[in-house]
Formats: sequence, C-alpha cells, structure tokens
Amino acid sequence: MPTILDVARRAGVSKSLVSMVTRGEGGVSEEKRRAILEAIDELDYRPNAMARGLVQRQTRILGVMISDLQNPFFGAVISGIQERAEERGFRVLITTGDRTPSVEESAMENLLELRVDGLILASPRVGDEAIAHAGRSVPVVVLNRDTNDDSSDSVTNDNIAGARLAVEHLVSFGHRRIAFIEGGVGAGARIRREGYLRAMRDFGLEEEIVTVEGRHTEEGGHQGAMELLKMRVLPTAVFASNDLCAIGAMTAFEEAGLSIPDDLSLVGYDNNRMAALRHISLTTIDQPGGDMGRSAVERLLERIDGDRTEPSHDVVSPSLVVRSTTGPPRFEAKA
Amino acid sequence: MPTILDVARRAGVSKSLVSMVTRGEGGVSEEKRRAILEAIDELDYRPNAMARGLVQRQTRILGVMISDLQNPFFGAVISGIQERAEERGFRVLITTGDRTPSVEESAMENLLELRVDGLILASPRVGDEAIAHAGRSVPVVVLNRDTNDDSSDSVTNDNIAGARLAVEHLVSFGHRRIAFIEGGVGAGARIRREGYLRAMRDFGLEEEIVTVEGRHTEEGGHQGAMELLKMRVLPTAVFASNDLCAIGAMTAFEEAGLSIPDDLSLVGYDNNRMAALRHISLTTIDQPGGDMGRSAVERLLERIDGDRTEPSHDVVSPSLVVRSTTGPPRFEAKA
DNA sequence: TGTTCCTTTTGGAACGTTCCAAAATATAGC
DNA sequence: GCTATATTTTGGAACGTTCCAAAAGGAACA
Repeated sequence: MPTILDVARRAGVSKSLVSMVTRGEGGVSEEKRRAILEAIDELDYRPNAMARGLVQRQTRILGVMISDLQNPFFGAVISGIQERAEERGFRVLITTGDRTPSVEESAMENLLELRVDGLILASPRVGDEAIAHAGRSVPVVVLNRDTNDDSSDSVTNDNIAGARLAVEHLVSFGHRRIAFIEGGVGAGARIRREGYLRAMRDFGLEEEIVTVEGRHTEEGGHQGAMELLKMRVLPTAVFASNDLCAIGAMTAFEEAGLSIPDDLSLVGYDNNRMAALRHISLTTIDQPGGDMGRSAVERLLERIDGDRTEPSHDVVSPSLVVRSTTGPPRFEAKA
Repeated sequence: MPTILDVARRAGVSKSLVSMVTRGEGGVSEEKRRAILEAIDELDYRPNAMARGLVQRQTRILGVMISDLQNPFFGAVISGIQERAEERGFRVLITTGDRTPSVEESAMENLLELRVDGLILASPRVGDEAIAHAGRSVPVVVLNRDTNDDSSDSVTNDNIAGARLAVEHLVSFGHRRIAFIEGGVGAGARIRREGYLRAMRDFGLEEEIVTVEGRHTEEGGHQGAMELLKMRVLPTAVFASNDLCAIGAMTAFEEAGLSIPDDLSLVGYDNNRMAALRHISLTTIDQPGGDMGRSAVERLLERIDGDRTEPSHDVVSPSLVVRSTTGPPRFEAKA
C-alpha cells in the first residue's frame, strides 16, 4: 500500500507538499499540485487515517453505539446523526451491542480505543459506571436514558410525560384496568415504568396497576402478553414500553382470539415506522428520533469545540399519535 | 490522556512490558503484571488503536457499509456478521450510505482510510468501478449484488431463482397479469428484474409483462403501486422487488379500496421481520440474512488469512414463504 | 547588485504503539 | 562459585502522518 513518501517521490516533491495537498491546504503552486494529484491517482494512494489521527490527536469521527439495530426507531436516529455530523465535517462510525450489556461495553471500548472525538450512546443498557467511565475520556451524549450523574450530556424525550399521555388517552376512553409491559432495565425503560406508575396513581388507579416484563423486543412483548392472558381478570387496555413490544403483544392477543381495539386497547411508544404501517396502525407515543439524533450531535460538538463545559440535559416533548388500536372498553368500567 | 509511557513510569517498568501485558502476551512475572494492571486501572489507561494499528499494519477491524439502515432486513445481516466476527476475534465497524451512491462512496472511503482489514458491502448502490477500486486495496465481499468482475467476492441469494419462485407461485394460482415493482439500480434489484422477466417468458406470459419503479423503499413502493392503479387494466398480482416496497404498495392498494388477496395478490422479497408480522403477513421470498452475514465474514477471513486468492461467489437458495397476501385471481384468467 | 519581502518548499521531530535484538537476571548443573 | 541456559526485561527503530521553523526562490525596488 503506497504511502505519502511514494507519492512524493513519484511527483518529485517533498512529503510535506503532498500532505498539504491531501489536506486541502493552500499555498501550493498549480504545477506541483497537478503533479501530486496525478501521482496520487496513479498510485491509488489513500491517506492513512491512523497516522493522521495519531499526530493530530483528533479523528473527526463521532462514534455511535446503538443498543439494538433491529429496532427501526434507531434508523431514524442514525439518519439524524449522520446528517448533522456531515454538515459539521465529522464522520460517523457505528457499533452495536445486540441489547447485551457486555457486548455494548466492548462496542463502546472499541470506539474509545479508536479515539473517536465524541460518543453517542443510543438507549444503552450498560451500567451507569461504564458510561461515567467513558465520559471521563471523551464527550459523551446519552440518548433516551436519564443519566443521573453529570459525566455526560443527555438527550431524552420526556418519558414521564409520554407515559402519562398514553395512560391519559386510555383513561379518557373509560379504561381503568390498564396493564403495562415493561422494557427491562436500562434505556428509558425504567423511567417509562415510573411514568406509568405515577400516572396510574394520579388518576386514582393505583389498585389497577399490573406490570409484566417485555424486554423491549417483539418476542418479549409476546411473552409479556401471554402472561397477562393467564390472569383471571384481563386488563381492558395495555400500554407497552415500546412499539416492538406492543407489536409482539398485539400478535399474542390476536392469537388468543381477542380483537383489538374491541376487546382490548393497545398503546406503544416510539412511533417507529412499523407502527405507522397501515396494517399495524398502532396508537403510540411519538418521539422524534431524527431530531434527537441531530441534537445529540450538536451537544457533542459544543463539548468538542469547548464551547460548553456544563452538563446539558435536553428533553424533547413526546406526543400522542392516535391510530386504530385504541377505543372504549367493551364493558363499562365498574366506576 | 495517559499513554503507555505513563503507565510504565507509574508501574516502574519499561513500556515494552506494559505492551506485553495489554496484548496478553506471556512471559511477564506475576509481580510486574500486577503492578502494571494496577497502574492501568489507576490511570484509566486505554491503548491507542491508531498507534497500534500503525505499527502492526493491521487493525483486526471489519468494515461494513450498509446501504439502508432503515431496512430491517439488514438488522439480521449485521447480527450474523457481528456474531461470526466476534468468534474470530475481529471487531465490526458500520457505516451507512443512506441509499445514495455518493454518500455510500464516502462511507466506504472512511473505512478504507481507517485501514480496516476487510470490507463488507451490503447491497451497495455505488458503481462497479468504486467496488473494484476498493477491492484493489483490501479484501471486499459484496452482499446481494452480483458483481461481474472478480476484484471482490460475493455472497448473494439466487435472485433469478427467487424471482421465479414468486412468479411461479402466482401462476400456480392462475394469475397471468403479474406486474413487477422494481428496486432501482444496484443491489440485487437488477437481477430480480431479470429473473421476473425470464420467468414471465418461460411461463409464456411475455405479453403480460408490466414493470414500474419502486426504489426499494416503502415510499417508492407506494408510488409504484399508484402508477399501476392508473393503468386501464389492472394486474391481478404484483411482485415487488423487496418487502419494504411490497408493504408500501400494499398500503396504496388498500387505500384505493382493493382487498388483498381477493382483488390482488402481492409477493415481496427478503422476508424481513415486518413481513412476518401477523398484521402484514406478506407472502415473500426468504433470504437468510444472518447466514449471508456469517458467510461474508468467512469469505473475508479466508482472504485476510491468505487461505484463498481465487474469487468466490457464494449463492444461497431463497425459498418461498406463503402467507396471507396471495390467492387465486378474482376472475378466471382468460386462458 | 544588493536588500527586503513574499511565496513556495523542505527536512526533522513528534504522535503512541509494537517489534526485535540484546541486556539483565534467575536457575540449574557440576 | 562458575558456567551454561532459561527467563524476564529493556531501549531503540519503525509505522505514516502532520506540524513547524527554516531554507530556497522570485519579485520589487533602490
């Protein structure tokens, strides 16, 4: 593989001049510039980003760790990240953690060893200490998980408000027995659960609280729904911690012969593209993934440029998207 | 940020010993090893992958360029890649091209400048020459696109056979007027189109051939379907070049008041997780994404290890998955 | 013909590792 | 206690860039 010295030799100039050309720096005579460009082309030269990064002590790369690439919600997030990063002259490198803390941790470590200039963690499931640890060496923005420490910035949607929106919507139809399918630990899951609990209490439905696990996956949602189906008295509505979960639950309920929303209302969270499909048409809480991705990049760049040293915690507002999976309960609530 | 020298100083040893420890090399006394590990911990030292890669002239990183991260099919592909790579001690770094050739090209370039040891291109839309160019500097495996040159390996499903499976299935129901929604240039799209054309001819349906564009996206599929709806005589069946497309088309057809499969049968391609959702239940052609990802890694490692220099072109067999969007045509075919 | 001031070009040091040959130390055998 | 050998440790060179101070050329002017 050719190096900058090969190019210099071929073009009959010093390596420094070649470096100036590849970096797009001015002050190179037209003649030499042309000769260098030609040599680069002939030799198929490509600058070595490692050597460059080593001496510049920065890479202009933003690392993104996505907990679950199978969840289409993150597609939107990445698009937003990519778009804004490109505008600002940064590259984006993605790794994924397969929803497993240990895999996530090594995915983050990879990025850090590469010396990315900033790190975005999308719904990470790793422990707080791992995040804080990363935050000590590089600016970190956590997406959709409320970090309690100030070692990193965060961009979240207001999960408490979102959960409330969901419960409120169901209550407005007259539902009282509203179950919740949880999203496991990490991510915004814990907070959504908290939001559900609070909303239920606020509406005086403390005794109706029922929660089962759903792991933020389709399979998890399916299992959670099965668990609900085993109860002697079924809920009239179910709120799932994310859309994937909700869709898995939907399948389970219909397999059991229930009709949605006639027998049971269902609300998801995320508003991913599956939820919007006409055939799914899931009522859900929208969080603007693309915007959140863009904000994350901006928070990161503020830190990288040294414009800000105070932690920042952006909160975007979720909104209710009513589709076809919610309606009044079949039997009047006992009131 | 601490360097290996800081660690060495703190532990009272030479940098070489520290290096041996971080690389897990043997032959270090227990005493020194412990002291070094402790120093690493105290200083929060993390080896610099760039410096390491520079001298080792390899990174043990596999680069993956995914044309469309929004398409859930690639989630499965990445899982397969990741799994196998990890088994073999390689790391995976992902970039995405947002379905745009120029973005894809720079995403590839990023990875090459980082000197990844191998490159996987998943359904790239860039030109052949860009792929060949990359193939000159590093082993490349192209997924789901038949490369005609031998500068890279490929792993594809048999798109011709898959398309035939789809047409055959529809013909077996008595359909004759079977339209095709194309997937644009690049990817396996061109070949699927070819497969459709060939199958139609083989079944003596040459005059019934109708194709519209669908760009392998939901929106594209929707538009393609709208175009079909404008025709004076509607097809009784539609075969879409991928599931995303098919789902977009499904929406359009139902918005126009058509009932699937009663008024119109629909077949997709990929068998992505959306297609499997009970509510979509799309008849489709399955291609095993996870397996293809795993194979891609294996082909790459053969090249990296120098076990093989001859180009390899794996072809996996697609299979028909019959679900609920296909049935007999409403009116008997004119025969 | 010098002198001054630009513009263009250059070579060496640095970045943080690994590799390797050689040095230092420990162990064994007599 | 000495040699031979095995184990552990070390310092310097290399990897391919960028940065920077300084050198080399050119143009303008007296």
